[in-house]
Amino acid sequence: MTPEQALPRDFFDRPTLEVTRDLLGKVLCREVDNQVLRMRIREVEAYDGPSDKACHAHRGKTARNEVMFGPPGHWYVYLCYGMHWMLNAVTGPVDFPAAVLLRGCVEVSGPGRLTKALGIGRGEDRAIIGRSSGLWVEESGVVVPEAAIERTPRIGIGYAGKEWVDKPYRFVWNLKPEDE
DNA sequence: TAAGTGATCTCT
DNA sequence: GAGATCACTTAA
Repeated sequence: MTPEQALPRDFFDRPTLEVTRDLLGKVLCREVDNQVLRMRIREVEAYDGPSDKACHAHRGKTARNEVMFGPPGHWYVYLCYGMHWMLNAVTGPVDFPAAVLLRGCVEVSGPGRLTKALGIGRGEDRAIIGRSSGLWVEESGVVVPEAAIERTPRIGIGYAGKEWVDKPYRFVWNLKPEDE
């Protein structure tokens, strides 16, 4: 047996940028009908707190983003553009709204396609990140070297102020061809 | 490059 | 209740 182990809540109970960076190379796991799908996380974005104008929570708590204000280690899933589900992992302490958007994996790129491939939707919103919800993250044993991590501004948030649009909160794991 | 799509938020 | 907006994808 490989050391497959679901990441504990403590993993998400840290500064958002640390969690974001550390999620690269981890394994996103989805269990449906006794089948477990595993995909290596390749692209993530941080949405860090009420002052981050790109974060849904920067205008305060609403019915939709409420889960981000709760404890870490939960999923925040919402529908965007009427057809795409976005998958986020809630980080940080209670009352500090922050999350990491999972934008892509080695096997699937694009946040909307990722959730479609894994059959994620409304049912996973607010669920616990763990085997009990059928959607969790595992340690992979792979260490992503700093040199392989590219940091860029986030995608699709042009409405946020310039200060936030420019923040390099997007992390991409640049795979070598032999890793594919 | 533009349209599709519908929940959600911010006004009336 | 109405209108604008949106952390995207796909087909041209």
